[in-house]
Amino acid sequence: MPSGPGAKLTDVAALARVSVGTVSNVLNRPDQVSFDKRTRVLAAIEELGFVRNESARSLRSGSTRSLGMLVLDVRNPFFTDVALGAENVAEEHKHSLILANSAENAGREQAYLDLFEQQRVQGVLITPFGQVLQRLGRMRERGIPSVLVDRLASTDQFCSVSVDDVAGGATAVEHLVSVGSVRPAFVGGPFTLQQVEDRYRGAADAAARAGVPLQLFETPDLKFERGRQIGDLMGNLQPDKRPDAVFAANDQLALGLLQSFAANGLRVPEDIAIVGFDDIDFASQSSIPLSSISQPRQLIGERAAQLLFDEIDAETGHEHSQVVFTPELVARQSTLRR
Amino acid sequence: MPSGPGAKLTDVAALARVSVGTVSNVLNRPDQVSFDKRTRVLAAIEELGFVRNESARSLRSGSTRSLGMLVLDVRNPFFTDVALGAENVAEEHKHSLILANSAENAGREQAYLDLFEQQRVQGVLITPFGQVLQRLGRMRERGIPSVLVDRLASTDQFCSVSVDDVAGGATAVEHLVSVGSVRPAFVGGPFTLQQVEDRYRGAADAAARAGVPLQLFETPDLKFERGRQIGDLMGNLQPDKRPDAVFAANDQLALGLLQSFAANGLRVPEDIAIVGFDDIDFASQSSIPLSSISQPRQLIGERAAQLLFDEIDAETGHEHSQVVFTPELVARQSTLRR
DNA sequence: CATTTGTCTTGAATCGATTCATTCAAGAAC
DNA sequence: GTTCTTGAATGAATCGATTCAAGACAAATG
Repeated sequence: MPSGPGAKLTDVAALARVSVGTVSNVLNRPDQVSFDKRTRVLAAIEELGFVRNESARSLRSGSTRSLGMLVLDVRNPFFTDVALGAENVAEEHKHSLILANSAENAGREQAYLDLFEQQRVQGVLITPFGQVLQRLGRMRERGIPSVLVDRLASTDQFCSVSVDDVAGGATAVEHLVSVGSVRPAFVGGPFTLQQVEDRYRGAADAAARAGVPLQLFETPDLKFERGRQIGDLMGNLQPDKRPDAVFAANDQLALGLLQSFAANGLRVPEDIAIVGFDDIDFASQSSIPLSSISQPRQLIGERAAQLLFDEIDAETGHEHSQVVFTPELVARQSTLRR
Repeated sequence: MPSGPGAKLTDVAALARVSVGTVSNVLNRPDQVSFDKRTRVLAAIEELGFVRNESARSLRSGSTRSLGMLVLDVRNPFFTDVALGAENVAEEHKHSLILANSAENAGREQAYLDLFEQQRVQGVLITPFGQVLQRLGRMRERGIPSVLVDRLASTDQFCSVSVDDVAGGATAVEHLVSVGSVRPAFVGGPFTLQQVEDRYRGAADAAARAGVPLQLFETPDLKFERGRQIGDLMGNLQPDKRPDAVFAANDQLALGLLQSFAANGLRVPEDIAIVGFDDIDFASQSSIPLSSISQPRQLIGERAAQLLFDEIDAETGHEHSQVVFTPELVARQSTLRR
């Protein structure tokens, strides 16, 4: 029965009657070792239950096999999907992904970046919350590059993968108009969030082009509860003053609206149509399936990780690039009369 | 402008004109260092942008500051909440949590356990998927203890934190009966999942006690789509043969039922009441808020992490314990006529 | 003044795997 | 028979922070 702290590489070497170098080769370059020594070493590893010490490995070799990923909210399905995509790519490169949650808290964000630096991760995928671009720049100089996720890099100092929120906002309102809306509304906020700002701008532009007004209901955040509040507020409006369609800045808000309308006896989409943004799983799983603007979530994570590895592997002359996906409308019952 | 691979501890020592031991003390036992040397060292650290190399630290000290957590599905909000609870406790202990996703795949599960061993994590929180108990036992002998999460340890070899699914199932059916159901049904499967088995058993017992039959609709998995299928199937039954209430083995199924019923013109709860299990956020955010059996998700993660640290810190004589939470009913509109 | 006590400092040894210059063996070429 | 070439194997040096026995120094004690 094995016990105690595990065997080390020298023990394996001793048992297999080879040098430590050979054991290391079996681990890292097995094809450079003759068949019989290789089998002897593998047998010894098996017998001793040897597990290589990653700390020692990366200390000596100077490189870890891990990426750090810092998201705004692990509880948000959008980010877990993005993380999944990134993880798949990391796995292909035999790296592991350390997922951390800044929880929209600048202190935690800094703390996790500290951690990533200490762990000497090979690179960082991040949806920044606080003012971290400078710091990320310094980290790059020290050999830890990063890619911005779900954010367009405003400088050409970084790679980034994002979604064209302006186009998404326009698509949403165009769709509402095309299904007959003449009094559409936008629900969302705060406008300090770039994405809210962009989605609204796209929506406003599209409304202007279509020659319809766009009512604005600003919210302090993007949570479900706000959607319900705004919904209740709309329910109390005169039917002829009430919007006949709503574009919600994200699906959480849209679900809140939907619940409120159901409770207040407003029919969706007959009395009021709704389109959300993100197309989270629950959008399609709502009682009245929710139309939404869909982002290629896993793909975002995959591309981001690919760009990161590109920069990591580039000996020199890596060109930063900005990948911008165009989100797509998924029309469902909340905007389509059956 | 700093650049290149960062400064190391000896550089700091040289710049601050102290020994490496003193720098190490500033980092780890700052109160044992005199004021002026401490400030000199801190200034040097600042100036050089020194970041301690975690690999070297843990190689020498023999201990990492991290836990591994292996869940069945990061996309499931249940697990992210549990992880959040665990992370909070880990943070209190100045440890970081490495979150990994076995995705209900035995191969990935093993691979991540390999990784955790190589990284020499201090302990593992795991919701096992494959046959890993033996391996976990071996890992404990080598100094890496583990706690089972959302699983009752069948032996006293492990600590575990779980939920009393039998009680939960009973509560669900008792509630349905109390709101007037005389033809309740259970939807869920496969019964190879312990939790499905337990929830059904509790439900069946409660039904028997109440003197009502319990119809069974078995599903091959617990996904939304299955719920919708079963819902469509129920919708086609004669009204007098159709269940008047459903207990779904989880919320995803319940949401599927809800959508199907809405599409087929069945009123919830008037024609058919629904209660789910897990009380995920989206249960309360559905158009018709879903009654559900609620598990203290974050608390599960917290307790699990606490038990793990207890075992890690125990020099000797740690007593394994099984924590079992009793889940609670959260009654909402899907079972309560307004 | 000598001695003891306690507080800071010091720096060589150490953790365990990888690296790489060097050695070795065996077959090929001359 | 000698020299080259090639592929395998070797093992001492190394990565960077921590440890801890030993030393330095100042203050307190007798």
